[in-house]
Amino acid sequence: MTRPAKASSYHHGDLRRAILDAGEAELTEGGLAGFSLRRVAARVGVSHSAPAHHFGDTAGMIEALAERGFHRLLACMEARQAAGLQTPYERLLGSGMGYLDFALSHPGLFRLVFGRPAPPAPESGLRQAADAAFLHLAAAVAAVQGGAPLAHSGALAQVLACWTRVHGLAELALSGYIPNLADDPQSAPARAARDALFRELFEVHITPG
Amino acid sequence: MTRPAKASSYHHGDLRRAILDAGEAELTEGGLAGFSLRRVAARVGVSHSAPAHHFGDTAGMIEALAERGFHRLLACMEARQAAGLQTPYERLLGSGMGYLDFALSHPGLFRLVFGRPAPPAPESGLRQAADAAFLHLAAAVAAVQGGAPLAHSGALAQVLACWTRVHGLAELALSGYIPNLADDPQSAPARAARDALFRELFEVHITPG
DNA sequence: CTTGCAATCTTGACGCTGTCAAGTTATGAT
DNA sequence: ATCATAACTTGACAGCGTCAAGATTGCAAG
Repeated sequence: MTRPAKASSYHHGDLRRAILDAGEAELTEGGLAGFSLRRVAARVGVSHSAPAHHFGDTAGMIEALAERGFHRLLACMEARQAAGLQTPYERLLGSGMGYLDFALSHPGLFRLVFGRPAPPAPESGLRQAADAAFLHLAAAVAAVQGGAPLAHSGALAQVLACWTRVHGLAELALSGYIPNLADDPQSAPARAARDALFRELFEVHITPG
Repeated sequence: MTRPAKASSYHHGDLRRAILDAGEAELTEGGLAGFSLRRVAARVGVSHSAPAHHFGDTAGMIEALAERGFHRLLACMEARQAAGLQTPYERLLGSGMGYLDFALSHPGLFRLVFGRPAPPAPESGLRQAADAAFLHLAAAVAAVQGGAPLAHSGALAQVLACWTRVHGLAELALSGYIPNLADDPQSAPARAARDALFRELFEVHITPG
């Protein structure tokens, strides 16, 4: 049980969380390329090796940030799914729009989360966070089909189809390949345009003839 | 007119190309995260600042590698499209499979290419290489629909739908989120499994009811 | 042939980075 | 009150990108 917010010079009290907050801010400002443990430490106002003390090394801190990222992703999907209309299909689309919200409003964190190998350790917090996000999507797809999540073999393909579509759109939008989709991502009209394009691309069926 | 392959210690002769080759190899082995100009130089056997002399700085070298990447991507798509069956739809699927071939067999280069902002300068070689790859895809989609590339407004949506689907699958496969799709990507059975999954995900239509 | 110029590549230095070992300070249980 | 332990700092080291300056070579003009 760590006491929060002690004010003494030593024993910050909630330094781990403060460092993660600073790391997320650094990620937002400079992206993963220019990420530096020392700048994170300087932003919090602690010594240059305080981050390594809490996370082991750079990889450890990146992993902790990735776990946060999965939680934020899930929160974005749930928020938009709840705000969606009442049909399961509209709720599935809402989850996809939440996925896009997360990607466009936290580009650095999104790239950090998905630019690294999928978490393998079954009991790790990172893995659990990733699984929770995946299961959210699987449940949304299953609801459209009126069954339990991943009931039959074809169900996995349906989930993967949804996931790859929204993920591909998110990645290409982040890099600027989809015109006017990465500008001012928080604004209401930008979000509306994003939603409309996602719905259109999600439903398009390329006919073999 | 640069003379190729002079053997003197100074004036390597084709050092720019040699450095790019080494950079691509470093990318394959260590990914973009651990990329280092000094290791590239050491691999070629030249001084530590020779790369910067040719490319200005790290960003310049990354950009040159990205241009190479777009060319390789286009080559992969063309190779598989040509090997496809004769219907336009099968040729479109072939391009997508070539896209996946490139991503899975050059993970570092693929991530480098699409993990950076889309090239804005219209006359740059990088931009031209990117446009060529995009136009290849647009033409393949147009062929399915029996028209000229990007003839009507809905055509762009169709191209984006294809692009986001194959790109999302590539990204998620690279990170290991799609089971058994990133292992031994060069082997024939792996490629067959990849092709089958891509075809399935590409064609799946999520029904709103 | 040789002279001078420009391109090519090297050398050395600077500050910034991650990591590690050792030291300092506060916490909480005994 | 004491003391083990956790939290954090300090100092050092090698590797990194970048820049200025120097060394070497090819090439064209005279």
